[in-house]
Amino acid sequence: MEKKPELCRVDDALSILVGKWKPIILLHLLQKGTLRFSELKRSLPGITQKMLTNQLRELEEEDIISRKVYPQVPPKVEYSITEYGKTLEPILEAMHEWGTKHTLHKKNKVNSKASS
Amino acid sequence: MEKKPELCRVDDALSILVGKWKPIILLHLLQKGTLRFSELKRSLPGITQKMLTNQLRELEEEDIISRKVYPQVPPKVEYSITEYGKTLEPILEAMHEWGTKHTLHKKNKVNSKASS
DNA sequence: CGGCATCCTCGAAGATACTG
DNA sequence: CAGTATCTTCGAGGATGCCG
Repeated sequence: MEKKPELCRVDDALSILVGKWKPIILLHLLQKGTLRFSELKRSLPGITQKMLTNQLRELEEEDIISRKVYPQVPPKVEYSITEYGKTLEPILEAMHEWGTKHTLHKKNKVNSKASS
Repeated sequence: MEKKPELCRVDDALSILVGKWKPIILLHLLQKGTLRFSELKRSLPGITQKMLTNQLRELEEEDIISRKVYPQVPPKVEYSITEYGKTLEPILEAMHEWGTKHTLHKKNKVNSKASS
């Protein structure tokens, strides 16, 4: 089940953006630049430590974010977007914009049906 | 960029693009304009009828594609991108481009590791 | 030809508890 | 504080068969 290479590169981008929490993690990091694990967790109501760790590890694996450990007690770990990770910003931006319009689009559809 | 994460609509766009076959279906329809069910199926090696039907229905539900049934025997159904659906093209293209670069990025990473 | 109805698999996501 | 280590749930995706 292999698809035309020219066509399916989209899936690579998606595979990186598609974790339940990845987009919002990236948006937070893009906004703030650098965040500690606990700050990130506080910013994401409902996420578990395990999920946050997972998603961060996967993003780190792809060089989207970098992880800096301060060898001290109590532990301190900071996460930040890499230069490479910033290249994803246009996509996130485009999706955000589209998502916003889509919300309106759906609303209009409902309204036009209701008024018929 | 001073967006409130709570208002972030990125997930809406993702929820539409994230089906295992949706992006490639959309790319095919963007290229060809209109395709029959069987043509689409032939273009997607490995997809099952059920999945193709599912993905098409979901895209139709969001007004991304339109479905035209010709009442004849044997049945004929054509799918095409809606004008609205075309607004997704920039995102798909951005992802495709990024995905291509990302493949190179990963390759470089491997090479630099191998040469150390 | 273009579906729909079933059943099943398998991995992502979640809950919970423990630790350096 | 910032993680591992397990166990469980849940649903997307897949295989197969029947139908107008």
